[in-house]
Parts: sequence; structure tokens; C-alpha cells
Amino acid sequence: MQRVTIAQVSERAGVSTATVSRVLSGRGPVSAAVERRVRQAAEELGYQVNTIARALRNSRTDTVGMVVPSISNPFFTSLVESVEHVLEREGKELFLSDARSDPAIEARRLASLAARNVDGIIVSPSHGTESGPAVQKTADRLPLVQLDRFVGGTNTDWVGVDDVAAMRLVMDHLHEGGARSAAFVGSLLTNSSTEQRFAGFRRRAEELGMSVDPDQVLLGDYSVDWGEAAAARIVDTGHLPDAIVCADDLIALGVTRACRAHGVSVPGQVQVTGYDNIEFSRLGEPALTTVDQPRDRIAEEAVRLLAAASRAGSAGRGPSAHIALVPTLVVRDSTRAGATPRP
Amino acid sequence: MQRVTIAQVSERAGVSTATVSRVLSGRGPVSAAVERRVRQAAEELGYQVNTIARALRNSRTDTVGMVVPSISNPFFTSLVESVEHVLEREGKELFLSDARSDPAIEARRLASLAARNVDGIIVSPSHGTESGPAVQKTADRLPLVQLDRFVGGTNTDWVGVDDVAAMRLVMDHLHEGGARSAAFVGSLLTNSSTEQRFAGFRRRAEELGMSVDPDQVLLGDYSVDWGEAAAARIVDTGHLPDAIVCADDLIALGVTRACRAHGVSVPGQVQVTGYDNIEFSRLGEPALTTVDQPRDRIAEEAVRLLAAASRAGSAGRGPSAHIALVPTLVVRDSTRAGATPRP
DNA sequence: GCCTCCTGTGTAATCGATTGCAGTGAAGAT
DNA sequence: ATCTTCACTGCAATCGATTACACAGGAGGC
Repeated sequence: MQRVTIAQVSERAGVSTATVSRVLSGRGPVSAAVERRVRQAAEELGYQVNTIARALRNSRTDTVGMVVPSISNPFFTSLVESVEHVLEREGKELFLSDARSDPAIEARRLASLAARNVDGIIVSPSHGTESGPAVQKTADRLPLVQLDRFVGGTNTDWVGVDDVAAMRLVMDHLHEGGARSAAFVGSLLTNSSTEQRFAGFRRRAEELGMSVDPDQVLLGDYSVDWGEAAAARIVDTGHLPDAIVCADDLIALGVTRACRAHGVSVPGQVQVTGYDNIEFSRLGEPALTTVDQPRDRIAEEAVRLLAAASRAGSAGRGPSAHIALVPTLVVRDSTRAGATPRP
Repeated sequence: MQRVTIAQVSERAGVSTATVSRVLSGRGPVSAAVERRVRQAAEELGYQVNTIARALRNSRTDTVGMVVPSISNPFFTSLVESVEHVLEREGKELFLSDARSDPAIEARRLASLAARNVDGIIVSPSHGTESGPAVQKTADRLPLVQLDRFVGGTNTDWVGVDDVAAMRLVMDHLHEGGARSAAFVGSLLTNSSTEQRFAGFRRRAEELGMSVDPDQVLLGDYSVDWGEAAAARIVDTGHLPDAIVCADDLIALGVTRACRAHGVSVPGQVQVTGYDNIEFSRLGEPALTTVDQPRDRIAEEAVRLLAAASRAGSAGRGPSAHIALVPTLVVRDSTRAGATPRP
């Protein structure tokens, strides 16, 4: 149980600890004979570096921290997978935390990651404003990139998709399918995703001349339950919109489910769209039309920015980069592509 | 950017580093006046402990590592949430890794967690045999608990559910609903979950006199896609079983979807069951009857075992604990509870 | 033959927090 | 008045790996 240290290896090999370190870390000149002896001794003792000690000395941990609002949201887990994949290529590891959509927990997680000397942090902030102080404070201490969502009033890099452009795709598609009125179901406007998506929705609806009943803009949270509740409320009002645009797939799954339960046909009576293209979106009944985010590209860019910030010595923080990638529309069965407008 | 150390705080407060440490870690006697000065200095400088340095000195990190086969499987993410929740109460943090169902990646993750001096490891092994060496090697060095799945030939603690008992519940329920024949769709028998579940299925089928066509035992992987493919294959054989028992919910979701696509009514023509009770299981069409695992209890026990092992100084490894909790059956719409047997 | 340079190795400082040991001074005991 | 006792506080060692610096000895240049 007691760990093998470099000192024990050096003793067995009959050299100094410095030499052992030089052999094992591969830097510094070492004669072939000594190298062999050291490697063998290390092997025999089952030596393994103590990452903690190394990190203390180097002040580098080869570890990146990531904080997401909710690990049970499949969109974020797939984003995590993408990030992990990219990091693996760089020989870095991921330290993942779940903020449970609570800025207070989020702040603790960020602080704790910073205390653990991660080399950088990737965060998708839970809240559009309340996450600000903690994010900024963390960004002042080490490289930080915001992913997908972002929080205002901070000076950090960001990578995500152009939500407004995405909504344009969605609305154009719905309009083509004959929709002349639309409802919006999202989460409370406390994070950038919903804000941007709603803004894009509203603007394009106006441009296309689609009517939006203010009573049919419903904000709750990112969950199936909320989608169901919101849809029930819309159905209860008595006048159905031609389309229900949802801020994410979980909500959309709830909406289609509630429609089915209430005998409202999708896309016959109402078209429904999601956002994120999570795996389960195609399992809805009907399969969801949704917006696909290029997760791998997002992850790639985030890691790249982080590496750049590390190199720059994050003191010299220049203007921050905002990278908005272009999302694509995935058309499935919950909308009526190219149908003729209803009479 | 340069971090504030205890030395700077001590200088500002006009005391020694020892005193600062005593104040901040709360151990050792310190006069009220000094304590106030130190706290203020720390506050003013924005001091934050360096967890790395502390860990090196204490050889404790207050961190637990967790390795799961797949972070995109909602069952594991909810298990992770439960574990994180329990750990939070203990003031510990979770370091999460995804093995992508690959024993080689899994081994690397385990080694890397060990090198990072986590206080203990919770792992759900990817493979029923190939995960063995790495798991055992890790368990020799630090406290380790296997969760849900386990790998044979190792001497470690384990917490999970009684899969055989669960299958008894499932089969009895199906039998009551009139099923006299059944198919099984699982993953390749390379992990304990499938093994145990299949064993339980087979045994109870025999006891109840239900027939099982060997051609209708289909093994692939834990995914919706595989569920769809397997169901399609079963439908194609021409003779439908009365029930299709699935080794997890993802598979079951795929199966019901394929049934719908092929015009096979569930539960009218075929009853279908899942396993895990993931959130999406109730979103299937029809909502899935499934087995609920008591995740919070599982997490609780795992953390308890880990703590016990740490205290015991894992050298004195006694006989390992195997804790099988009792799962419950969640009856929804994909089965026909209490219906009369078909003629 | 003497000097320079380079390779290979060891010594010891370093990263930052913790803690055993020792020392100081004041309160209390005799 | 002298001796204990105890609450505080500081010094310095410690955790394990890395690395600046020093130094030995051999090769090569003049």
C-alpha cells in the first residue's frame, strides 16, 4: 500500500534521485547503462509517479476542469464526451463537475477546480447573470473558456453556435411548412441559450409575419416535465398555434408527448421543433425536427483556445475570442417540410 | 495570476506560516486577536489553499475517482449524480472518467486516478473478465468499490442490485400478463449485468414453464440501435414471442420503436420490459415497464464502504463485502398487468 | 602539455501547506 | 518567591519530484 518513491528507485539502482527523475521524465543526458538500471529498478518496484508531487513542483497538472449545468442533460454529456476525446489527444485529463443548475454550487465547483490547479477550465454557465462573478473571478486566475452558454459582463473566450441563425433556419422551415403562428417554450430567461434562441425566434417571426401570442411564450426549465406542462397549457387555451418552437429537445419531447396525450396530431395540427439533436430526439413520437450543434468542432475550438491562453500566460489577457459556429437543421417527422400552406 | 500563498498571508498578518495554517485549517490553539488578523489578511489577499500542496503533505485529497463504462448512458449519469450527492455531504469531490466501454481505456483511467492520489475509486467495470487485472491492481493500491457491474476474480467490495431477483419480478409479471414464451435482448455476455440478468431470465422462464427460442436470445450492445435491430430480426422470423425482455432501457426503447415501425402492437401482441428505469423509459411509446434500481441507496453504500476501507488502512483487506440491494418493478404501459392469459 | 568543452552525475533548493518540537510568557500552585 | 502548567507561537522538517548549479573526468584543440 505504501507508495514507491523515486528515492527507493534511486537506491535500488545505485544512483541519485536526480538521475532517476531524468530517466523517467526523459529530459537531461543519461548514459545508456544507467538508464537501463533505473528503468529496471522502477519496473521491479512497480514505481508510479506521484502526480501530486509533480504538480506541486511544476505547477502544471495536465488536467482540465469542466463544469456543466446538468450532467443528466444528454446534450451536455455528449459535449463532455467530445471534449474528453479532444483532450485525450493532448495527453490531458478531464475533471468533470455538475453544477445542478445552481450558481452557488457552480461557484464552489469553480473554486475547487482552481484550488486543484487545473490547467484550465471549460464552463457552461448555469445562469445568465448570477454565474458572472464566480466565472470572472476564476477567469482572473487561470485560462477559462465558456462553452455553449455564456454569461454577460465577463471578459473570457466563448465557443458555441449562432443561436439566432439557428432560429432563422427553424422558423423558415416552419413557415415553409405552412406555419403562420407560433408558440415558444423555453426555460426562464436566465441563461444565454434561451435568451438568444428566444430573441432569434421573435425576430424571425416578425420578419416572416408570423403571429406570436404573448400568452404562448412559456418559460420554465429544461426538462421533459416542463415541456409536458407547457404543452398542456397551450392546448387548454383552446386555440392552437401552427407551431411550437422549443428551446431544447427535452422540452420538445415533453411537448410532443403531451400533444399525443391530448389527441393533438404532430405535425398535422401543430408542428414541433427541438434544439440540440440529442440522441433521444429521434426517438420521440414523432421523431423530432431539431437543430444540430457541431459538438466536436465546439470541443476542438474550446481546447484550442485554452491551450492558447495557457501559452500566452493568461496574465496578458487580450481581447477575448467569441467563436460562433454554424448549426444545421435536422428535419425529421415533427414538422411538415415543403407542405403547402394551410388554407 | 500568481497565486497567493500562506507565506504572503503570514507576512501581512505579521505571524509565522505555522500560525496561518493553524488558523485556516482550524486546528491548534490560536489567540482571538491573531486569528482575526490572519483571517483579515487572507481575505484581503484573496488567499485560497493550494490543494495540491496540502494533498502532498497530507497524502489525502478528499477526492474520489469514479469510472463508468459510458457517460452517455443515462443510467450511469444518474448513478454519478447520486454518488456526487452523497460525497458532497462528506466534503469530498468526484473525479469522473468515461471508459468508453473499452477495458484498455478503463485501465488507463484507473492508473491515472491512482497516480492522482484519489482517496478511493468507484468503478463499474466495462468488461466481465478483461477489466479484471486493472481493477485488481488498482484495488491493491487503494480502496476500491465496484458498482452495479462487477468483474470476476477480484477481491473487492461490490454494491449493486440482485439481478436474479429482479428478473424474477419481471418474469412473474409477464407471466401474469399471459406471456407463455419470451425472447431476450441483451449485450454480449461480457459484463456481469447481462450475465446475471440473462441467468435470472432463463431460470425463471424455466420455473414458470415459459418457452425460450434459442434463436430469440439476441446479444449486441447497450444501445437503442441494437434494440431496433434485434426487434426487427425477431419480427422477421415470423413467429412473435409473447414477451421481449431487455437487459436495459436503451435496448427496450429501441425494441418498442421497431415494433411500432413494423406495426406490431405493444403490449397487445408483444409485451416489452426494460431495466434501469432511466428517465426516458417513461417517454417510450408505450411507456416502459422496467426495473428500478435504488440508485441513492447504492451510492450511499458505496461511499460508506469506501470510507470504511480508508479507515481500515486498506492494507488489512479483510473479506470483501458484496451488497445486493433489492430492486423494484415499475409497471407502465408496455406490459399487460393482471390481464387474463391468452387462449 | 595545457586549456576548453561537453557528457554524465550528484547536491541541494524548490514548490506550498502541515505539524512535531521547542521556546516564551503569564497565570496559578505551594 | 519559586516552581508548574498551559496557552500561544515560531522554527524547521516533511511530503515527492524536478532542476539550477557544481563538479568530475574524458575528448579534442592548440
